[in-house]
Amino acid sequence: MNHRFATIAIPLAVDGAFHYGIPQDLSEKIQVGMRAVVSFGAKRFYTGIVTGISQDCPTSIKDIKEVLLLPDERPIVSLSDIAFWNWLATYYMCTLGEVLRAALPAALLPESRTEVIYNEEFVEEIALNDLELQIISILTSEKKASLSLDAIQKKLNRPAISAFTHLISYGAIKLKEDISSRIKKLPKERVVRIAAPFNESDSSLNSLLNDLKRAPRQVELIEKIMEHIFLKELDLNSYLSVDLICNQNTSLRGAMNALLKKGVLEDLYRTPQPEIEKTHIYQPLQPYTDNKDIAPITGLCSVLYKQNIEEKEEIIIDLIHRELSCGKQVLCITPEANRPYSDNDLIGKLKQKFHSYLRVYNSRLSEGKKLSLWQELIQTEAPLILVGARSSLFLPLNNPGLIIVDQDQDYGMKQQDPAPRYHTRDAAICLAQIKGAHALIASETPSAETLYNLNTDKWKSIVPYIPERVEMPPIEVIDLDKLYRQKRLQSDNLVSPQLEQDIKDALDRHERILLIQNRRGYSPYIKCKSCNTRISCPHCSVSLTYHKGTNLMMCHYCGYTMSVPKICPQCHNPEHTLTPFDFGSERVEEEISQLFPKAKVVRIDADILQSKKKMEDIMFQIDMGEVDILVGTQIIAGMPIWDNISLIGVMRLDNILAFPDFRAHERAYQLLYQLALRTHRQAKTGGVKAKIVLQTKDPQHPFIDELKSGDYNEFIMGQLEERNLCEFPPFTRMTIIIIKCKDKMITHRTAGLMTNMLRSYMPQVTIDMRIPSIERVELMYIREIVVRRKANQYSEERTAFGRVIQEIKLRYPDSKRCRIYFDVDPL
DNA sequence: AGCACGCCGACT
DNA sequence: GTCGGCGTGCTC
Repeated sequence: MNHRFATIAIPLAVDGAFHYGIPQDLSEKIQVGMRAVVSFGAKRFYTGIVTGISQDCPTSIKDIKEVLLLPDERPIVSLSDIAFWNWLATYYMCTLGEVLRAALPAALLPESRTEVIYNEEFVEEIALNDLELQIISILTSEKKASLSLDAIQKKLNRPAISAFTHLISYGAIKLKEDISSRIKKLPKERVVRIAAPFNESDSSLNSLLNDLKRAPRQVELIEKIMEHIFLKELDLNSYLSVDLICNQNTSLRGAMNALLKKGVLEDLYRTPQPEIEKTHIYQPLQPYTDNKDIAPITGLCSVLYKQNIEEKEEIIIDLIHRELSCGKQVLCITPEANRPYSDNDLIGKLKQKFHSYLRVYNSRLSEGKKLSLWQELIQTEAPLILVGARSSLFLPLNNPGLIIVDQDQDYGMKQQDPAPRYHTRDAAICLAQIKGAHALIASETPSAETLYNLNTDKWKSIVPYIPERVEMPPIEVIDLDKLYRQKRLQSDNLVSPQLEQDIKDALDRHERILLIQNRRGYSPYIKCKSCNTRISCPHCSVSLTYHKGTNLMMCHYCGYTMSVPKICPQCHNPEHTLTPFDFGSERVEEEISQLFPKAKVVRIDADILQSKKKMEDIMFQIDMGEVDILVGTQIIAGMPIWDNISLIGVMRLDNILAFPDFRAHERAYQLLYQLALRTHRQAKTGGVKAKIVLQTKDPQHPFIDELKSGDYNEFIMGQLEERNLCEFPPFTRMTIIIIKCKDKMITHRTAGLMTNMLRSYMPQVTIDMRIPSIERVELMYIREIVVRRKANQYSEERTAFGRVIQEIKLRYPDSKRCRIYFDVDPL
C-alpha cells in the first residue's frame, strides 16, 4: 500500500508542524500549496495549508489522522509564498500558523464553525453507527439544512468529531464551503442609475449637467457614470455598481448621496452580476517611452527619495508603467490604501492612468471581495498593479517585477499586536528576493534606517541623490508656560491669544485652518482637586481618558469604559471635586467652537475614523468647502484635506516630543515636515501661502531650530550620530523580549533571571531589563528585556533565546505562568 | 488558540 | 460531599 503523508500548517499559535495521512482517493489530487481540512484535537477541525508531502511517516506518533478534504482543485499559494511565510516565522520568532492567519483572508480558512450539509446523493454502503445516524437525522430534520460541527456537538451534548469525520469521508455530508460557494453567498451589491426624466435622452442629461454647474463633484460623478455606460455600450438608464463608480473615493460617495436626495439618481440592492463585476475591460496601455533620468533598477533594493511629492509620484507612475509594459505585475504598499483618498493622491492618479489594471486591497474590503481578488490573482500572470495596505504583502502574485513600499517611515509599517510583528519594508525586500523581483522604497521623508543604507551604499538611489533643502513656511513659536504664568491664558484653555488672532485672520480671508492635538478624547485624565487622585483603569496602569461626546471614562489600552463618577471614589468629598485635566482633541474642538461660534469646526481622530459614515460625511463637507477649521490627531496628516489651508497650529509640541521613544523626535520632524511639504506644494500651484504656529512649554528645544532650517537630511544625520553614540539601530540590531503575567513578582523575577542568563550566554551583547512606562495592561504585568547586538550576532542571539526559554522553565517553574514573546526590530 | 484534565476553595 | 474557578499540558 502506497500510503503518503502530508505536512500541514494550521492557523494557530502552535509550534511545530503537524502530519496527516493522505487517503487513497486524495492521493492523486494533493499538491503543496493546497488547502486541507483536518481534524485537530478532540472536537475541532481547521483548514490548513499543505506545506510538504512525503513517502515516509515524518513522525513517531502512532495514531496519525487523515486529511479530511481538499477543498480546492489547485494550490492557492505557491512554493515561493510558503518560503516567504517560513522566513517571516523564523525572523520574527512566531509560529507558521500565526503567519498563516495574517496571510490568508479569513474566508479561506473555515474551521469548526463552518456549516455542513447532508449530501442528498449519498448511498449508504457501510452501515452507520448510532452516533453517525443521529448526526444525519439532525441535519435532515433541521430547517436550516446546514449546521456547524460546534452546533451539532451542542445538540448532541457530546463531542462528535470522529463520527463527523467518518461521515465526511463516506461522502454522507459535505462541508458547505469552497471558494465559489462563498462568493455566491456575497451580500447584495448596491447599484445606482440616473433617474427619469434625466435618463431619457442626451439633451435631458445635458440640461441636468448644466444645472449642476455649481457642484463639480456631482458633475464628475455623472460623468463617471456616463463613461462606464459608454465603455460597456449600455443604455442611459442602466444600473451600475456603486463600488465600481466611486470605489473608495469618499468625496464621490458624498456627491452620490446628494444626487440621491435630489432624485437625480436612484439606487437599489441586487445580487452582484458577475459578467459586469468580474470582466475587467482592459484598455491597451499607452506605449512606454523610456525615461532617461531614471536609472534602470538593478540591485535587490533601491530608494526613491524626493521631497517634491508630485515628482515622486510621477516617477512611481513611470516605473509602474515600465513594469506593466514588460508584462510584469507591480505591488505598491502605501498607507494611503487605508485612508480615504482623492484624485490628487497616488491612488487617484494610478486609477486615472491604469484603471483597468489597478486593484486596491485593504482590510476594509469585504471577505467576498478579498476572495475574488485571490481567485483572480492565482490564475493570472498578466500585468496588474496592486495597491494595498501592509497585508497585501501576502497576495499570491505569480509574476511580480517590482514591489514598492511608500512612506517606509510610517509607524503603521510595522505590525504591532498579533504576531507576526513584521516590518513591511524589510519583509517586502525578502519577498522581492524570493520572487525574483526588485524592491523600491519611496518617501519624501525616508526613515533613518533607509537614509543610513543609502549613505553607506548598501541601497542605491534611482534618481541623482542630492540632499534637498526645502524653504519652510514661516514658523512662529508660542511659549505656553510664560502665558500661563502671566495669566494671559487660563489653565483651562489651550488656544493662545496669538493663535486666536491668527485663526481669526485666516477666517477673515476665508482660508482654512488645521490644528493638531496629539491625543484623542476630551482630557487625558480626571483628577480630584481635594485628594489629588486620578481616576485610573482597573485593568491597566494608566489613567482613564474622559470622552465628553459619549460622557464616558475610557481606557485607551484595554477599552475599559465607565461612567463619570460624580464624587471622588477615594476621598468621597461631597463637593464635586473631580476636574478634567490636560487636553485632548475633543477639548480643543470645544474651545475652538466657543471662540469662533460662526466657524464650521470639524474633528478627525481615531474615534471618528471608526465610523465609516461619519468619515464620509466629513470628507464630503471638506470637499464642498464647508469646513473652516479642522482639529485632529496626527492621523489627519495623510488625508486629502490640503485645499486652501493657510494656518497649521500644533497645540502642544512638547507633548509630541516627550514621547518616551528614541524615534520620537524623528517622528515629530517627519510629521511637521510632511505638513510643510504639502502646504509648499499648494503654494506652488497658486494656492495660499501657509504659516505654522507651534505652541509649546519648551520654546528653547533645539528641535525647533532644526525644523526651521528645513534640512531633513541634516536632521536625520544628527539623529543617526546620536543613535551611533547610544548604540541604537541601525548601528545595532534590537529585539525586545516581552514577558507578561498576572503576578507582578513572577513577571519581575522571570525577567530578571532571563536577563542574567542571556548576559552569561552573550557577554558581548548589551542586554537591559526595563519596566515599561505602562507596566500593566489588561491585568497583566509587563517586563521587557531589550537586546542590542551587532548584525553578525544573529545566530548567536537566536541560539541564546532558545536556550534561555528552555532553561528558565526548568530552573524556575513559576516562569511557566508567564507569556513570553518577541518583538524583532521594534518601532 | 482552544479544550480537557486536575487541583483547590466555597457552597447546598 | 460536589460545583466551578484557574493553572497546566496537548493537539499529528
